[in-house]
Amino acid sequence: MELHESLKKWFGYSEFRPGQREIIESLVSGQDVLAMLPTGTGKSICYQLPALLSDGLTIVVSPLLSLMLDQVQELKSKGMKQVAALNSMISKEERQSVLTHLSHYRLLYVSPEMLQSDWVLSKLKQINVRYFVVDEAHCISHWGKSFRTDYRKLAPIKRYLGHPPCLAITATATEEVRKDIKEQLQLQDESSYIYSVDRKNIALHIQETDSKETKLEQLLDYVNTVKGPGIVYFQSRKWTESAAEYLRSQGHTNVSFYHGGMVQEDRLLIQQQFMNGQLNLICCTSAFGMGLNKSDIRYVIHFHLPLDLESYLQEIGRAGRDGNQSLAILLYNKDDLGLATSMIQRDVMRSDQLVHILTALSEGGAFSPEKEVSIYTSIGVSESAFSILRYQLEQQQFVHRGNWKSFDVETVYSQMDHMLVEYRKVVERRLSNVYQWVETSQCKRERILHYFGEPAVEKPKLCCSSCGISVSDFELIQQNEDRVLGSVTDWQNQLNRVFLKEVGNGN
DNA sequence: CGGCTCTGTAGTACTACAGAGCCGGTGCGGTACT
Repeated sequence: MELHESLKKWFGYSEFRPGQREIIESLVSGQDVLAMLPTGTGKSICYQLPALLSDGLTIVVSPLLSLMLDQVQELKSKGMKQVAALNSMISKEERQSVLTHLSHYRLLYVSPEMLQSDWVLSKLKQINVRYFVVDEAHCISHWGKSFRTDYRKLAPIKRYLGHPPCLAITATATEEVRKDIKEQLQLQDESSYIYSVDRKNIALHIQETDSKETKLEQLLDYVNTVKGPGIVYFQSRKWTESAAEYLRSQGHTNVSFYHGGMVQEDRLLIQQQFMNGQLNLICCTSAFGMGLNKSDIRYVIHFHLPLDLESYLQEIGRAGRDGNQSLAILLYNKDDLGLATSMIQRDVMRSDQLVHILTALSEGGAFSPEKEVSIYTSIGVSESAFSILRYQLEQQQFVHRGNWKSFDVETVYSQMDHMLVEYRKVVERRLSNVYQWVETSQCKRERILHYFGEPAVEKPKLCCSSCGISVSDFELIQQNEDRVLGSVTDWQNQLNRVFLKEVGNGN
């Protein structure tokens, strides 16, 4: 069978993992596909293989520059040369070269923003676009609705490129998000392959603490007793730095921090060191982890309350991809809700701010990006909050690129205010779901699966704090696994250090 | 919510401290061209 042979030839696997074959076959037959596969089950093969077997170009919309870089490097290392990424990391000359030789490529990774360029689109229009893929498709719904609205402008592009078969693929999407993805991409008669988000080898532990200090002590305690590698998520950049410093002062030398405020080189370095085992623990914000291809992460700790359950599941899903027992710990303190609430509220502007901005824009004319920025920053509106509004105004044809039509403030105000009220309700509901989940005495696994529209499942032995697990159970299992796997793990770690390469198969 | 910075004022006449107010997270591209 051709697919099998190609799988072996290009990726070195003799068997498909669950879901891969079905997804590939549907896509190759020309259907649109919506796929949800758990993290670490080889999602990228689902489009890389069809792309390599096709006679045209596959466009892959990818959320991060580093992710594109990784994937291109990985494919090139496997001998696939017809692969490129088109983004701001490459020079203007390189970009030009890629665009003038598009027909030489099988796979082109792009950001949604890059697809807004007329130049890029006109070049893509001239060639045969075989498949249109949106990787990490939940971004359409999450980031697309706030600070990256270009994620919600993909359907017209797909149409412009002649409606190539479309694959939207993600690891975590509720029914509501999946519906949104379908609408946004205007998928037609699509095949859906939805697999459970349940990860049985990750035990869910939630622990309430009474203060910031005890939380920090608790964190140290876990880091001391549970064997890593591990990730600790925080809600602020400052916290990642001070916690890393604290842990280092307590004798954990191979700890570092990671957040979006760091320069790209440092971010790549830290990630690389974590991959290679030179770092054992990363204190980070939500900037860390997407596309992280490391199979032996043993625990993920949340030091602050996550803002929604999808993000939470994404983040804990980075643990245990090797199938070994892993642990997700959420340290929670009543004060955290205040921080979380304020963070989501800052994404939504107040009515007086809305009036101010609409008034400033209502005369119409050409506004430079700098001018727009100065309008909203002068009254303390975040970029994210502004982009939500701008997107709506764009949808209603009040603005195209930087050119604004004049409009009546009062009329537009009532529409936009209504829209913002609805948006606020949505984000508040998402946070309230997190809170209810944290507080419930019911099985955490069952409840989070319910949130994702999945029925109750057979519980693993180490299920969750409601079902009665303790971290000492986890330690015991770790020790037993070490006894069995000890020599293998050491040997793998040695190899990793020598080849600076992760052993294992991620996505 | 909590932590930081800014501002104002008392008294030490330039430092000290209180209270108000603000901010916290996720990322692309950037720019003209073709």
